[in-house]
Amino acid sequence: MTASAKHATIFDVAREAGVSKSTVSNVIRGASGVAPATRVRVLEAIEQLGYRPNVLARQLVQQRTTTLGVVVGDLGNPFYAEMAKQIERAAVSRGYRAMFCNTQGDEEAESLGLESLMQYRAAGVLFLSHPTDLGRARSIVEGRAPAVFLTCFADWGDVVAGDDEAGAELATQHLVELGHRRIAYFADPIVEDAADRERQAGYTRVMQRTQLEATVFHWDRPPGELDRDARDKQLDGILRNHITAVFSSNDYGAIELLEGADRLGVKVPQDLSIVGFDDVVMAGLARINLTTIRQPQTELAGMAVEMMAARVEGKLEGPPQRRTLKLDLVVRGSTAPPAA
Amino acid sequence: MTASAKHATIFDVAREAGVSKSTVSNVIRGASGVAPATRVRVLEAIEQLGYRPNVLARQLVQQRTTTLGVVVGDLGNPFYAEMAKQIERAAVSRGYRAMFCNTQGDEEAESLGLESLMQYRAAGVLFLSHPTDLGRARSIVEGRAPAVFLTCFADWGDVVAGDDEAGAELATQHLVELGHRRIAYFADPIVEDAADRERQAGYTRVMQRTQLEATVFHWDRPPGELDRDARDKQLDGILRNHITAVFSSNDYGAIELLEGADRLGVKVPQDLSIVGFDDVVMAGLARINLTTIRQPQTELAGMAVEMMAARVEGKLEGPPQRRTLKLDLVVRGSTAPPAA
DNA sequence: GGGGACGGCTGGAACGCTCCAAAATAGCAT
DNA sequence: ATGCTATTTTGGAGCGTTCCAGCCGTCCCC
Repeated sequence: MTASAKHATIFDVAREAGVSKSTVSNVIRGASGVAPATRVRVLEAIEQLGYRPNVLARQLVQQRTTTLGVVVGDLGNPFYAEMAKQIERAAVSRGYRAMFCNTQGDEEAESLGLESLMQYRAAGVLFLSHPTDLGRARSIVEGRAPAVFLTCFADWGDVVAGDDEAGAELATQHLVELGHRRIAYFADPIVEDAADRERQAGYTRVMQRTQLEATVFHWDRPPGELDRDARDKQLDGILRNHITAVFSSNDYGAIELLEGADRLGVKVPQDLSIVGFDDVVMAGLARINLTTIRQPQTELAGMAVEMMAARVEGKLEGPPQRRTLKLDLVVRGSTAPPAA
Repeated sequence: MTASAKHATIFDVAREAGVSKSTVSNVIRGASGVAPATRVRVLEAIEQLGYRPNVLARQLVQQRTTTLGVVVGDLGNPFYAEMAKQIERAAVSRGYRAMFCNTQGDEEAESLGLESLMQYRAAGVLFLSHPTDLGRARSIVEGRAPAVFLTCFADWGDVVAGDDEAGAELATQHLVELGHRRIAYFADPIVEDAADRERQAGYTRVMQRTQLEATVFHWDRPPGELDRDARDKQLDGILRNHITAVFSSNDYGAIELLEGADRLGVKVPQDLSIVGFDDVVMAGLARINLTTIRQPQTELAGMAVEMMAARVEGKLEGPPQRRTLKLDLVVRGSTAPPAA
């Protein structure tokens, strides 16, 4: 037996039902003006032959696809995984299909993936992570398919994101209200793009407003790897700086800090308060219990797909739009007033 | 400006380069028998026009696609997310593209997704989670595309999986060697399929071999939701049963047990040892530190895609094959000898 | 100088569908 | 019956490719 039997075509159905291919087409497209009796006959033939319309042929002649390209840096990262899932669900419920490209932060993989999406004539491209090579991405996509940036930013496409700056203000304000004065911002390299800038801006603004000294740490490690020694050394530096609270640009950085603190015997939150960003599932585990800023992933994904669909279907035209969602603070156990 | 400009076709390139469409086709397909000078001219025209071959048209005429359908229960679950990522990478590196269908354990979504994959003429279907409705899945896929079951099982397609039974034996043996006698098996409903059966079988075998009494708990909760009270009650029952060690069918169940234990004031591993299965990222966090059985995700995914490719390309024929990978025990901090 | 052989290039026929214009049929009042 | 309209049905062109058979020149050898 051959692995894949020959598929029945519209002609096979037509012959079986004793009508022309056009009538079959009319039936499967749900076009009006097909006599009820004929429709039934065609439907029976379809059932009988196990016929399934060939999407490729249809899309070829219609000159448009329902494929949504999704570019993501790391599908294995639970935050993006959840996002991807929500995107897939939203896409399917709108009659689209998602096609994911995992780039692993590699420029080559990114270009190849985008190139491939264009060859598939993707109806649009949704960036779930900031493109590694924005310019190249632009040259490949722009003019061919609308782009939507979700949780990241570029000026040549629509943007859907949480209000990172306001969220960061919330986080910093929370620490200030607890009585902390020496508060550091910790930039985790996983998020090195616009989101980080905005979060840092929110932090800085609150620090200025409250006349506190801003301290920013950048964590230089190759993406994907984590260097315990380097981190512990940095954490050590933070503590020697009399820092009593850290706001990390994302939950992963925060959790790594937490682990480092455990190792150094630093008590969280007694000796050090930590706030993350994103509210990944892990952050909610009782043993992690991280105070953080929640990203409404379902809403974000839904909105991004909605915008994409609107662009594709021509319901939304004109210059790039920006849509921002409010973020909330989730207070858990990693923050407390500083030790006296 | 329109969102997507008209794409150049092979004819546009032909005109620009002053050759026939066939020659252009020969160039892009890398066919032999094109004069070097001509090839250069065509390549220039392609560059000039920003031409990109239309995959849809190509696949239509070639009567085969390079699309690999992947059916997954919950893309948001980090274990599956990691698996999905590895599959995507393996697929791309072999010249295929993955198309994911998230079913959320819903029969309707599953059928629709498979139906859609067939309409896209997917070259093959890879099941990453056990189909909710195996029979229906079979009737949709079989005969149309080869199926590979990854980390799950069915008799009408190839299977690639870890050696669950041996892994479970390893886990149980580990507990026995630590001196535990009252060891329970805990079936988390996320995995309710063949994998669970094999893991349970491995557990049972070791218990019989060592002449210990097997105790199996089934956790009845609606998929996706978790009912703290019910779990805590069950955990309470476990403890009242003088159980000193639990082997959970997967890490998520194990972590939830861990949290329940924390809440009930039960010390892990002093009062209760816990072993999981899968070695998800979370399990390795210092604060979770779960002893578990590692699944070699990269190898599993690579092997599954390899088998799929072999089937699609006709290099592998005949009855379904089964390929099994060895699993390793990862000893962390959630297991210890029982209290005296 | 005639006849292959061969490299390089080309036109045409698919592939399976949509959609339009036109044909066929049915319905109905005169 | 007859004409006229409304409803159904149909053939054909086209979507952008691939791939095959064949065409055209050149070159070489006898």
